[in-house]
Amino acid sequence: MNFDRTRAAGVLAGELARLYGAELQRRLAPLGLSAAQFLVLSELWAEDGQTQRQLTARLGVEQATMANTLARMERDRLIERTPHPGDRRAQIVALSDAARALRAEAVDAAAEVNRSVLEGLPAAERELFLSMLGRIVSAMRAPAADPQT
Amino acid sequence: MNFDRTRAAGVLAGELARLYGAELQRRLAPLGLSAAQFLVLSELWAEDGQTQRQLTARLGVEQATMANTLARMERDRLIERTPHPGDRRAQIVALSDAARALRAEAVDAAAEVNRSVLEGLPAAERELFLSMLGRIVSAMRAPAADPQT
DNA sequence: GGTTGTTGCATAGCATGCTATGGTATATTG
DNA sequence: CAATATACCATAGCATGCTATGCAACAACC
Repeated sequence: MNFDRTRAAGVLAGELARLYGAELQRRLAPLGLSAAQFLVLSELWAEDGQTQRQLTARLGVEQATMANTLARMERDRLIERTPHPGDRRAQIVALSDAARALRAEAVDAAAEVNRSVLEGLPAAERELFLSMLGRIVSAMRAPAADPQT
Repeated sequence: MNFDRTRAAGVLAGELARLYGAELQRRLAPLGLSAAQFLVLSELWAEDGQTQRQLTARLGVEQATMANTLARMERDRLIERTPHPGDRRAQIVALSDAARALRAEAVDAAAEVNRSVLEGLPAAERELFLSMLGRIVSAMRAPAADPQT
């Protein structure tokens, strides 16, 4: 009849996400980046010039969330938007020079935060943990888990 | 130089937290509860009549966050606040009758969502996963992980 | 007993997530 | 080709998290 937060995977994940987000924010702040902005940039660093639609799909957030994040990034001069040739509904999202210049430092900072998260586990368990987390997320993303599985 | 989201523990945790929150929200909505409200209620079901300070400490969110959540819960008639006897700064947060009545159903719904999260893993790995997640969260909560550990 | 520090709570302002809605542009189809 | 359906994006409104501030009440100390 009770609910044990310390054994609820989702609650623990939420807490991990908050702690991780705070730490990432702290490390990225000197670069003028937030955590969500960093994730968008990491996509654009891999492939510059995507549409909002593509970014939305790849990062797995809702379209409206991405629209707002991109608006803030444009305000902060991290991206530039130009008309899409061949589809007047769409726009091309491109890195600004400033954003391109931040790449190495930002990726280093994020990598370090990720390392520090995993330091909570013995080295031998880290791969397994990432694998489990990945499998759980994939399973949840897929078919909304029918109760009998 | 790249950043692989699929191997970043914090990003995956964030995604799990979002998926979990959405599912919990979906299951609790018919009861008129949100996910954050449910967590506060789960504390009060265990021990009714706590102060905001106590709830803040036990759920691990900031004081301002709790103040806002409690304000919404009072608006929604889930809690009632009465003056603290012996400390005129503080208030006692108590369950409303409506909130007391929701207990069994809400706890069932949350337990089911938690089960469904773990169904992404073979049964044999579930305990280990919870243990790892718990250890990582504890480690991050503690001393902000010095880089040499 | 007054000054100073601490504690409990509220509020303002922001970021990031969501759903719902609407406008414009493109595609499909009878 | 006109009508309808889809697709791309923006905006409004909300919840939940945060930091920074401020006020009132309590505690400690000289």
